[in-house]
Amino acid sequence: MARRNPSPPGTPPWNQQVGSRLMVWFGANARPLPWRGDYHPYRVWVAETMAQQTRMETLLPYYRRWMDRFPALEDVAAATQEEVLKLWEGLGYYSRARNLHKAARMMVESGGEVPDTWEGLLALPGVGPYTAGAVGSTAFNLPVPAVDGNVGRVVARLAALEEPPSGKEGKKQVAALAEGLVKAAGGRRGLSLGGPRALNQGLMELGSLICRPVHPECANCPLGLDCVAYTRGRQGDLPAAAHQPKAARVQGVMSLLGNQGRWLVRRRPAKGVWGGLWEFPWLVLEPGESVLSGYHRLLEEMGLDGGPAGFKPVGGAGYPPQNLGQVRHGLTHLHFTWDCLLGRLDETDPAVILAGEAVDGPYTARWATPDELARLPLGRPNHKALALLGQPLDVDHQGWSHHVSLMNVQAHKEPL
DNA sequence: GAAGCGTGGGC
DNA sequence: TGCCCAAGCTT
Repeated sequence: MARRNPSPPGTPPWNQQVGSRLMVWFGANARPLPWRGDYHPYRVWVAETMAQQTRMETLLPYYRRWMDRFPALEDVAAATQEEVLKLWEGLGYYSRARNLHKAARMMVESGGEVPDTWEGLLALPGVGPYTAGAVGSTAFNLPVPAVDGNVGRVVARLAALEEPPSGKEGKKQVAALAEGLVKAAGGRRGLSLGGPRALNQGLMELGSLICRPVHPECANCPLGLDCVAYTRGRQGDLPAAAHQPKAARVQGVMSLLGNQGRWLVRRRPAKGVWGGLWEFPWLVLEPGESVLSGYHRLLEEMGLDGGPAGFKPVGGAGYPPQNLGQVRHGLTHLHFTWDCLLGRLDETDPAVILAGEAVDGPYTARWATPDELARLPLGRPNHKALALLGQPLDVDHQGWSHHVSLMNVQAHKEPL
């Protein structure tokens, strides 16, 4: 009868046995991901960056589009940030795209290659300990650990760690165990089974397919008899969960402002939420402030309510905008609800660019025709707002495209 | 060290 | 609906 692994977790025999079983399992069960095969460093680096805090199924279409447009490092470096962000549109955590772009330019400046050392990788913007380990081991077979959420969970169960792997102490214990495993896989015996590349990906693949956060499939796990949590029947309550604060509620007003067939959009600052993306102007309501008051405060803040730019609402400041309805959008720590108002502005040539300090060019706001709007990178809430207009919006390989003029659409809700 | 940073799927 | 959380990094 099979028995539990007699060697304690972390010891050399345990590292050898667990590593071997893991790599054999990975060889037979690895999903055919696009960068598996040649494991080209550029492709692995892009994939690992997209994979940060993101499910594999979510990123796959983005990855294919990216490689279609940017087959090599030089193609990314030569692109504008706006085009990079457009390809990233909808994937979230946009600093990843900004850093990818920046790092591509750095690499092209310094020889045109992805660094093949852990230190060299770690020096790139957007590359932290996990990504340096993942690219180092996956692309170059370096014996370095790559601890992500999957690995933390798998190792915490294997060794029945009581500390949450996200905490300080747990992180240390997980890192030590992961390092022992990958170093053993870097030896002669491990390399014959795939080495660090197979070991690290195997840990993650196992966490993703078998050792899932809830309902782990322990009966089919190649490490069942190595797993202390399983042999103690504790796979359901390990690893310990870390507490998450509740998302705060934010109430805002968003303005869809039209003028002579164009929409007013502004570019967000280079850093922070939706950094570098474009958006319909909005603000957060003050406590007790009405939607309509917030709308006029927004116009005033942008100098539109008869202000310096010369724009004012059609019919005057008292003319009611039309209520399109609400857009709700949750972030991890914030939950937005916007009332979306459709307004018309008049009396000035829409070619005028609104004043403001430049972030990445000579503007902070501009007018965009529907075609131009479709080429600008926008965050999710803006697409939800556009959907309120009742447009048939299709997604093609470039993102959103608009088949009819948005400006011709009549709002169908009641005026405020 | 903690908070900020997106989005979508599952339950 | 609301809540959890996913191949993390930066400040």
